[in-house]
Amino acid sequence: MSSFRPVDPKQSFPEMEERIAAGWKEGKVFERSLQQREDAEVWSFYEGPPTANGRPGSHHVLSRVFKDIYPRYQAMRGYRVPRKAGWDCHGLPVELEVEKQLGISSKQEIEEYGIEEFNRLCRESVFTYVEEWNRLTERIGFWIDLDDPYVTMDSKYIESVWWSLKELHDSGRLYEGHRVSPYCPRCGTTLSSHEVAQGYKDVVDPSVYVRFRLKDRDASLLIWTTTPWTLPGNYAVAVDPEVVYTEVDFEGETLILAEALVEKVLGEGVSGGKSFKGSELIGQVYEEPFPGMKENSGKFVIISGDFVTTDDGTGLVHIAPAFGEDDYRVAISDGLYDPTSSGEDGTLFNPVGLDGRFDASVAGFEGEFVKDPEVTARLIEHLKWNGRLFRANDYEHSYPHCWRCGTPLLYYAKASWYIKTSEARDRMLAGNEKIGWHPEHIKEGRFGRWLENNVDWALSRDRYWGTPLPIWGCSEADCDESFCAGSVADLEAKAGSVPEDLHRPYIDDVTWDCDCGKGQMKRVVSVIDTWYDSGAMPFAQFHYPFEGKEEFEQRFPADFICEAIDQTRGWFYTLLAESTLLFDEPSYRNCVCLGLILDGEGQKMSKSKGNVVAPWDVLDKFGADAFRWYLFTAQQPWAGYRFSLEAISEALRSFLLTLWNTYSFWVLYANAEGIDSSAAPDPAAEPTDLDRWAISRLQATVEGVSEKMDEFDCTGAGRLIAEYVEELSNWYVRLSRRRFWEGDAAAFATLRHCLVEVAALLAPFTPFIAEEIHSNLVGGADREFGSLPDSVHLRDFPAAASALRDPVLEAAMAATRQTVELGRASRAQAKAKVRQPLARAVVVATDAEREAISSQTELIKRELNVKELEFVTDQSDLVSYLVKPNFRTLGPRFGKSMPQVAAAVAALDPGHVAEVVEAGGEIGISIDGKDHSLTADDLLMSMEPLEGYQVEAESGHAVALALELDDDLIREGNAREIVHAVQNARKDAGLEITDRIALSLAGDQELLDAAAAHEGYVTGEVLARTIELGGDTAEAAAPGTPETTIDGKSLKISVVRVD
RNA sequence: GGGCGAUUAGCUCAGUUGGUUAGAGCGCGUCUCUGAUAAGGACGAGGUCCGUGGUUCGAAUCCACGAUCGCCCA
Repeated sequence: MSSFRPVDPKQSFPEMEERIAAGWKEGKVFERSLQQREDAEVWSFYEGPPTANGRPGSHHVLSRVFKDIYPRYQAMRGYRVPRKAGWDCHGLPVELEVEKQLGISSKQEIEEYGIEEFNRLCRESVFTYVEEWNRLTERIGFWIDLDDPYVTMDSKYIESVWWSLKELHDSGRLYEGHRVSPYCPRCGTTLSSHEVAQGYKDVVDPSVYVRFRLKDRDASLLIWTTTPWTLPGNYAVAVDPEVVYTEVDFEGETLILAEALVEKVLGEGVSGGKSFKGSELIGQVYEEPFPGMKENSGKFVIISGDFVTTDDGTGLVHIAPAFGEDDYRVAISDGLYDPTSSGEDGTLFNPVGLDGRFDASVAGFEGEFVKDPEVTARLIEHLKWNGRLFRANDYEHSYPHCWRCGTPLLYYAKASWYIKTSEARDRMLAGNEKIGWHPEHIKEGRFGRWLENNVDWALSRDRYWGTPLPIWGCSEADCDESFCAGSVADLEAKAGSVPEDLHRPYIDDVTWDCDCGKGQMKRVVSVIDTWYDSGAMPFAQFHYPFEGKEEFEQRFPADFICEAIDQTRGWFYTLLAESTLLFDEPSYRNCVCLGLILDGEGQKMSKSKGNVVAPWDVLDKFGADAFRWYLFTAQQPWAGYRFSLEAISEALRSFLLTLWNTYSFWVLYANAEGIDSSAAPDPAAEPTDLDRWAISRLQATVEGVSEKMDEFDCTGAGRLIAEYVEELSNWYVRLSRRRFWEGDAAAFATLRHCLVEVAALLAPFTPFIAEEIHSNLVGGADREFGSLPDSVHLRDFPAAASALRDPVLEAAMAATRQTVELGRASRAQAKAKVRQPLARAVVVATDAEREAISSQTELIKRELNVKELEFVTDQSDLVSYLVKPNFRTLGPRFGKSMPQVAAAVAALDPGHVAEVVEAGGEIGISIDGKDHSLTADDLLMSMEPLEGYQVEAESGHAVALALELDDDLIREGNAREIVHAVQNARKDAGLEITDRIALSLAGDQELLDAAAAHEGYVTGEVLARTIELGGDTAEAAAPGTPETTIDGKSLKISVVRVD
């Protein structure tokens, strides 16, 4: 015989959770949960790797608990769900952190400091906070294998990445081109958009209008630019084919520009001449715009550009592919330049060196810095001498500068390696169709749109801390020899030995003599975009294809991934792009997107605003379950959160505490009753309707929760559980309290079963409290689980037993609840206390409801404290009928005639309709001279109480109370008041609920008479062994006993504990 | 500038394929119940469902335009 661990109603959840987490660790529960499913089908989860060089915040808790709940659920459903952790190690953010630490800020300084040492610091920095990450992960109950994570900087991981790059390289899908980006010629660095945003300054630049003379006739294109230094790099002029252009005769020459801009450029009153669409200009050629070039790109043709506007300029845009992103893109799409070609078109003409100075091709300007104001003046002078300059002004605008050194940035094409993702666009779109997005609109919306506009992936980065691009080329300019390493062995075969650490600078030392006999094979210095690393995790985490083939195949594609919504263009994309290119299939089947965590005012959390809610504050104060429950159920996760400590506290109060109290109630009485934790339920225990109702509602809840969880809707699922717990606590337990005091075996068995199943439903949501409840209710104080699992996380998810569903009973109980609510409202209106019994309640309900309600007569009588329950029949004086059309059924049938139908129904005699409908008959109405018949479904019948009764009514259903009292009722009411007062006295005396007492009452004779009349009731309720009434006994037994009053009558109560 | 999403009570959120009286919780006020409960119950105050137009017999729901906020990109 063993009991249950007593439950502290004031339990500290954080404390309990830490104890349970320790128990899991000691009992290897996570490991065992995996082992017991070893032979089961895999349900695959991919962990998107975080970087541990910063402290984890509340948004990390969000993603980590969502990454936890679905794998836990599927594991309980019987799948094997391996959960391998991962860490993202490379990238600019890591480098910037180290730069900050060293107090340096440029590539030059990094190289002076030494790449070897710099990268060593990066390697360390990556795991600065890994301990805190691991601690948090365990504390929030995120079950993932932290002992064997994949680490993107490991040589094995890098080798897998190399393998994939070689696959792409060998099929021509990895190619070298250029990338136009903001570039600081002094620091020799490309700047990220974040850095660019920091460096905008208002400056004065020239605003230059230049003539581009047409070759075949005497007219000039008028071009506007604020960067005359880019003119030597001109390839073409872009127009909008739909915009109207015009030829203007102006001061003796013919100029071509957009008609809409004539007055703005040439002055008011000037009007255009012959007008035509831009498409007519396309294909025409013009003379070299910057005369005197020693060599040039030699195209000078008019092309179409989708970025041309008539907001400013002339509607004709000078195209220098080396100096503008749009320019570069349009040059490729128009065939002026083909980065994948080895012919003449394959070379991008760029007359400016990496130092920002003109090269020898620009005669007279060689070695000059392009943004030098003096040089600019000379450029303009040069254009003027050659008759090209139309006008030059000053132009004040905001222009980006290097945030470190203040040098104006150049948009500049640098050699860069690309992956030809555009070729796979249609296949990626097809793959996207197969992905289950949550929310759904991501598929066609944000992600789909992004895929449709796919451009080739610029892969290389001229940085230090990253996976090195495994491409070697000959140092001899004339030699085309190149080599892509697909493995360490490949490279060893070429170079002899390869360092263990594949990072820079060691890998840069791997060289060998080229077969051409003249040059040396050297690595292209770039590293790759760190996003490629994480996108490679489906295969690289297993060192595929060198090892882990079986694991890779079993787990590819993932059934589930989950990250914040900003990953649509990050990880969600790189995963899809890489798996489509390499395996022709998307690498995930379902994706849950998470929104942002904002503060309580809807502001973004940031350190500078000081509104950050640190996860540990929440965990220490309210616990992990409360945090998890809030995140799962507050709202759909992609909507974002307005997050505050108050919000968590409410989740705790309204849900976890309700559950806890129900559980603590059960344990309290089970122990008082001496229930044996290891004994089977008493088969003789006869369940009541209420028991069967609780079990039936449990099945409905289980069914609903499983459905929602299968659809990745834990918010909906959690709300169903909350609703059930509320019903259990505030309906089942409240109405069943007496049965627990009396040791009713069916009640104990029912509530125990419901709580254990709720714990199982909650296991994926709130794993700690679920474990606590399950372990005590199943295992008892001795933790003897018999043949059952010793952890809720080792059992199967509940399955709904449809045989235990009773929809009729559920409907009856719903009607009963409503009846009770109406009755209580009625009492409140009449100011008739519930303790005062009343002779009867009269329920107004239609026949169907009446049947349901009358099945629960006893329950309602007890709840409303009335002696009789009566139903009002038709023709009663108490109610009138109401009949309304059912728009749902009639709308589709009558359409436009609905207003007439509604009028016809309103004109019916409700009493008559009720009679006919109850008899199963039909009602005829006439619309536009045609007869139609309406059935019971088409009409909504209800009853309404007539004036003059103390009734409460809601949606055609009402309860009236008989308020007149006779002496019996008054005595009984007084007896209940006395019980209430004695219970308070017991409480004040600090007695345990099971203590027996000797009771003495003295005071008002009427009260004493009531106690005498109901002596059995009074002594039973307050556990009195003896009772003495009258005289001064109360005073004598307990001198100084305070006097209480009931309805103005005084009463003295003495309670004395007896054994 | 482009794409995507959001806007419902003081606050946080529900609201089914369009169906006629738009709900819940918290908070507030009044009352009440209580030997499981930091709880429960009743009543009340609180809503131009962001705005304008349209479709429809009927719109919080569908469409168009606009406003505000957010995210991503330029």
